[in-house]
This record gives sequence, C-alpha cells and structure tokens, in this order.
Amino acid sequence: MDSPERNQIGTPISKFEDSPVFNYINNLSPIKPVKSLHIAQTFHSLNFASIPSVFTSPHISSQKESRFLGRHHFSDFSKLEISSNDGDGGKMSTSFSGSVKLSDCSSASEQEKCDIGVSMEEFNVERSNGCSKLSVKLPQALQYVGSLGYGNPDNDTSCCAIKMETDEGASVDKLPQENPKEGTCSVETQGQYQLEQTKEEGSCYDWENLISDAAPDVLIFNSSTESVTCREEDSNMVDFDATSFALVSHPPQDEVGGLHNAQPVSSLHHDHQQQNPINQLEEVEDGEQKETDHTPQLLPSVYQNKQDTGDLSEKMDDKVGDCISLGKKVDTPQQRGMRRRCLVFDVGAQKKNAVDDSKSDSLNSMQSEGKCASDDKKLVPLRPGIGSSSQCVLPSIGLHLNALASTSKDFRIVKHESLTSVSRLISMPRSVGSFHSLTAAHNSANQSLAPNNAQGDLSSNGNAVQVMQDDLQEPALEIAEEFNQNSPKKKRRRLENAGEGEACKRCNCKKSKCLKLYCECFAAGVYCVEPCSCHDCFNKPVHEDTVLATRKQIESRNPLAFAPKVIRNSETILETGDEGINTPASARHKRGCNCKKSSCLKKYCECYQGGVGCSSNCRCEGCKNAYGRKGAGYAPAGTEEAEPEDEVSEVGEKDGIGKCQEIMEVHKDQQLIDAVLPMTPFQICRKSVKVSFFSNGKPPRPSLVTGGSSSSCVNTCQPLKKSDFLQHQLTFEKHFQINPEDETPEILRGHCSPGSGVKTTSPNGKRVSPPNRELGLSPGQRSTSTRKLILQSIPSFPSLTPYHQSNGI
DNA sequence: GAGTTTGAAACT
DNA sequence: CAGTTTCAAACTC
Repeated sequence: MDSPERNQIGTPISKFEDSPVFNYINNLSPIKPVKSLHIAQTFHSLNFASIPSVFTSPHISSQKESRFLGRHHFSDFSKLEISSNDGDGGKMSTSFSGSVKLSDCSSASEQEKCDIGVSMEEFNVERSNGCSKLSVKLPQALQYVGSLGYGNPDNDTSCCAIKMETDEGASVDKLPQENPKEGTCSVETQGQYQLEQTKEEGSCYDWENLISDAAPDVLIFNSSTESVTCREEDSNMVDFDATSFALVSHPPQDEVGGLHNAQPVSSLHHDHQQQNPINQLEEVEDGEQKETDHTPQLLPSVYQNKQDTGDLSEKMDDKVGDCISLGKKVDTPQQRGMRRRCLVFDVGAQKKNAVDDSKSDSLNSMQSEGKCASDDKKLVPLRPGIGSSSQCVLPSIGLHLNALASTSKDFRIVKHESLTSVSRLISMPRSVGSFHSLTAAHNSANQSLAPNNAQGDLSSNGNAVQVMQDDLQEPALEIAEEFNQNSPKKKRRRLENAGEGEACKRCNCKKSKCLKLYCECFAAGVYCVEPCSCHDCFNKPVHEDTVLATRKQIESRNPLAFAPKVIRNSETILETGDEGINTPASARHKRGCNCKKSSCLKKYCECYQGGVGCSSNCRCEGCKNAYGRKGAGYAPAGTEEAEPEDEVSEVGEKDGIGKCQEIMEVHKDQQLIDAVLPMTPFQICRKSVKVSFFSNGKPPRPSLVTGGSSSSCVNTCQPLKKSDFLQHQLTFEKHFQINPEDETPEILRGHCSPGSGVKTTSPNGKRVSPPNRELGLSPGQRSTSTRKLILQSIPSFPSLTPYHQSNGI
C-alpha cells in the first residue's frame, strides 16, 4: 500500500517540525511526527480532492445531512462500509474502524459520541472506500466524502495513503477486534481502547495525552470552550504549514474553523467532530504512529482547556487569527471555495449540531441555557476579532441569520440561540434552516416549532445563501458587538429603542404560560428565550411536548391560528375579495382588525401594526388606517402620506366577483414575476396564496392558507419604503448585497416585505407604491424591520406543521 | 416603572 | 355566532 504519497509528504513534515507548536508537542510527548506526515499528506490530498466539490453547492447540504443522518443510521453505515469494502483488505480495515465507531455512536446515547463516531465514519469511509458506492448508500457520509473529491486522482492517493497506514499500523488489526467491544460500548470505551492501545503499543501517553488523542472529542465536546480548543488545534495545524496543513485540516477543519471563527458556539460540535475523525483515524488506523500527529494539535488545545476557560477568549482570538492567516495563506481559488463551502457547511452543521444537541442531548443542553450563556459570554468578546477575517466572519453569518430568524432586532438573542441552541434554535431552523434547506434537503431542525415548509421553496436560493454568508461579515461584527451588551434589560431597551420594527418576539406573559396565542413567542411559533420576561413559561424546548400539544389543540380550533396574520396582496385580494385595495403593496391582515377606539392608527390595530391597510375583513370603526382604509384601495404611498385621512373614502366594498378580473390580473403579474425571478422568501409568501372566492366577498377567516409569508414579513416590510419588487428580485439575484447602512442583505429586506418589496403592478397594471408611511423609519429601523421580516416570516411557515417533524430524516 | 388603554384570544 | 372574560401588548404618565 505504500504509495508515492509518502514521498510527497516530506515537505509538509519538515514544515511541521519547524513550527514552534510542533516542537512544543514533541516536548510534551515522546511521539514522533513521522507518521503524522502520512496523515497530513493524506488529508492534504483529500483536501485537494475536495476542492472541486467545494464549488458544488449540493455537497454542503449533503454534508450536513450526512452528519445528522449518520448519527442515526450508524449501524447502516457500518454495514454499508463493510459490504463495499469487501474487496480490499486494507479498505476493509479502514471501513471497519469506521463501522466500529458508528456502532459506538449508535450505542452511545450521547450526541457527542455520535458526532464523533459519525465524523470518524465519514473519514473512514472516504478513505477506505473512495468508492462512489458508499456515497450512494450513505448519502450523508458519502456526500461529505464526495466533497473531499473521491473522483479525483488526489482522492485516490489519499485513500491509498490511508489504507497504507491502516495496513501498516497494528492498530488496524486491533480495530476489528475491538469492534465488537465498541459496538456495544460507548465512546468511553473508545477512549479506553485507545488508552489500551497506547499502553500496548508502548506509547507513553499521559492521561492528558490520552484524552487529547483518544477522547478529546468526547470529553471536551459539549463545552464551548472545548470548541475553542479545537480551534486552536486547527489553528495550530494551520500554523504548521499553511499550505499543506491548512489544506489537510481543511475539509473538516475548514468547516469547523470557519464556523468557529464566525460562530464559536455552534461550530463547536462540528469542530470536534471533524477533528475527531482525523484524530481517531490516526489513532485507530495508525495507532502509535499517528498519535504523534494528533498530539501536536490536540495537546495544546487540551491543556488550554484544562487551564482556563477564562482564557478562551484570548485563545479564540489566537485561533481566529490563525484561521485568518490560513485563509490568507491558502488562498487558491480552490481553497477559497473550500472555505466558503466550509462556512456553508458550518452553518448547516451548526444547525444540525444545535438541533442534534438539543434533541439528542435531550433538552439537557437546552435546559442548561444558563451554562451556555456563560460560555457564550466568553465567546462573545472574541467575535470582534473574528470579524477581522472574512472567513471567520462568514461563519458568523449563520449566527446573524439566526438572530434574524429569532429576532430581527436583537442579536443578543442570536447569541443565546446559537450557543444554547435550545430555544433559539427554533428560530434558527426557520430562518437559517430555511436557507439551509437550500443546501440540505431536509433540515433537521425539529426544534423549530414549525416545520420548514418554506425550505423547499427556498432551496432554490442556496447559492444566494452562500453569498449572503460572505456578504454578511459586517453584520456579524455588529452582532458580536451587540453580544457584548447582554443583559436582558438592555436587550429590551434596545428593542424598544429600535423603534417600530418588532424584531424579535419577546413576550411578557404572566398567566398564559406562553402557551396561548396571547404570547407572541408562541404565536410566532418560537420558543421563549432569555430576553422574554414571561413567568411560568412552558414555551421552552424542555416542555416541547406540552407546546406541541397545545399548539395542536389551538390549530384544531383554528387551523390558521399560526398562519401569518398578514397576507400578501394577491392572497389578500383573493381571500378578502378586496381588490380595491390591491395595490401591489396591499397586503392585508388575515382576519382583519376590530378596532374601535384606536382608529386603526395605533399598534393596537394588527393591521396597522402589520403595516397593512384595513380591508373589508376588518370590523373596525372609524378606521383611519394610514396604510389603507377599510374599503378603500391602497393609495399610492405618496397619496396616503399626503393625506391619509382625506382618503377616508368609505368606498363600498367591492363584490369579490366583480373584482375577479382584477385579481386575476394581479395573479398574472405575480406569476410572471415568479417565472422570471428566482424563488425568494418573498415568493414563497406568494405561493402560499390560496384562491378562494366568497359570494359575500368575505372569506371565512381561516380560509387563507399562506404557506410562506408571515405576518412578520409584512410587518417588517412595513417600515420599508416602497421599492420595486423587481428590484428586490434583482437584488436577490445579486446575492444578498448588503446595504452598508442596514447591514441587512437586501434579500432579507425586500423579499418578504410585501410593503417594501412589492412594487408590483396593480390590477390596472400600474405600479403601486407600497405604503410608505407616516412611520418614517430611520435607516436603522428599516434594517431592523427587514431583519425581522425574514425571521418572522420563516417562523410562520412552519407553524402550520408540527414542530418536530423536522427530524424527519 | 407603574398604571391605563386597547383589542385579540379565549371562553361561555 | 354573539357576548363576555382574560390576557398581554401598546401606550401614557
């Protein structure tokens, strides 16, 4: 099995040895770097192979999924691997290791364990198999492998190298033997096994070393700090040899690294997983020899972790810096692609991890929010540094999205969400998840209260998502800054200050236990988060069952209870039969308001709050809704602004039938747009439109089924000034260019917002300007509103479906 | 921050 | 379906 690879390895090794880190490691442990070279080389080749995959978006999703699935289907994995590997003895060995780990995972209840196992398996599979078969059988793992670049000659070489190592290492033989043990045993067993191995092999690892080598992942996994350590490891790797090492670690590390940099919290798991695979592979396959390789990287990190969490921030910074340096150092287009990819993966991975953690770990992690929060805080300071590098920042994008999803206004929440992954995950799945869905066929985000119905629609935008990540760096930085200020009160204040945009849902429920629609969080389909001031809150992941049951109950009463309250104009028109109002921006409240004293000029009015005009569905009295009075069509923004009250035309409500034509016209326009433009969140909203006419012109309240747009969307849009829908679309195509002021990707801004985005054509074919409003919003407000838009809109989608179906994988 | 107002949600 | 109560957000001071 000795392949030319070894020869190739030479260079990298030298670099390794030269690095201070390497020296340090050597001092710590007797292990010699020789074999590490092989490993590194192997990975390196893998990395190169992966490069091609980088450009293909599908991989990302696959990766995520693979991991996620992997956990659940470990047993299958082992089987598959075995079958595929039957041909080669060497391959068999590798596959075996993988299978073993898989079995571990399956047996192990802990996610961490599972994660490790999965990652291991993936790697093993890749190496051992190098075959497309595996990919087919194991889409998840395979995809990941595919990203590595199986088809490429490089890949083959890498595989060979691995095989050689396995063959060479006595560990290989041992692996099969141990498999039975591990199969039943948990990860811990693996650690022991490794220890035994070390002992047997004669390697003189200390307990610490063992930990780092064998079980670092397991031990450290959960804590965010550990992730940091991983990062350090990664960074160290990078330092060793920017070119070779960075590449080597990249496939996994990049993802991890990128995530870490950007999103320390969420990325943690990934890092561990990814790194673990490497380490484990080395350990398992190479046994003693490979250990040396690992030790250099692992030891430092481990030690650091043990020493202080307090230093984490510093470490993080260092790591970040390293990552950045890596990115810079290795800037070949390919690598770039890798990074991006990694980022993307990270995001997805994060979700998965978060989801997995939350779920598999069973609420524990979620419950331990407080703990997470602390970790988060630690991490927070680091972020700014992260922002320095584009790559690093990119990962953070995921957080940003999360923040957006959960609460457009407060990023602080985002932090919690990402870190804790518990409550806010819900939101994450939706927003991010939806986007993720783009990449990943199925988002696991079970936690999201509502299923990601929109995901499918969004999937088309996968590329856009990636772009967003790149573009969102600045926002990420802001987030980091915001994180620093984290008292709930401050958050609240901010929200209040933020102005109208309702960014995040934060409730203050006292008697409803956040299990009724009174609760904004619950109504929005998200779990309550720290910023909430609710009492006796049951709207938390811990009480998922209760939440679901209650939700079901409410939905049984009113299927549209969780549907967006505000409907896009086309929908509205159809539903309400109000066409008159149908200016493009004429979104309408699903049920209409019932205001009597507020004249629909205050937020008491849901229509007003949603930034939409009142419609025939409204039973309001003395309506002066600036966005459009009941019975009156939406007036062009300018008109309304000029004199909303003058318009008070109480134009009789048109009969739905009579307006059919207009409606149809609108529909046509919409269809046209849809056909031409790529699917955007906004579009999603549209699609949800249901056509239903009612003789009386008023549809039953629940008549509407809006798949996509959420009330939030509309709401958020409201602040937005009139902008062309087309323009937004174009913007979207441009890949979410970020407006410097808003920091929000234009996509987010415009798409969902019916108000802003919709410069659609009126029934007449004239362009209607959305209600601009009296609510003159400052740029900042707009941004918030836009953010909110995205997030909220997403949540609303899922609301119709059961929360936890997401796992459906 | 406390109290009031308001209208949706829930209940009867 | 209508009326009443409950609830929490919005608003005011």
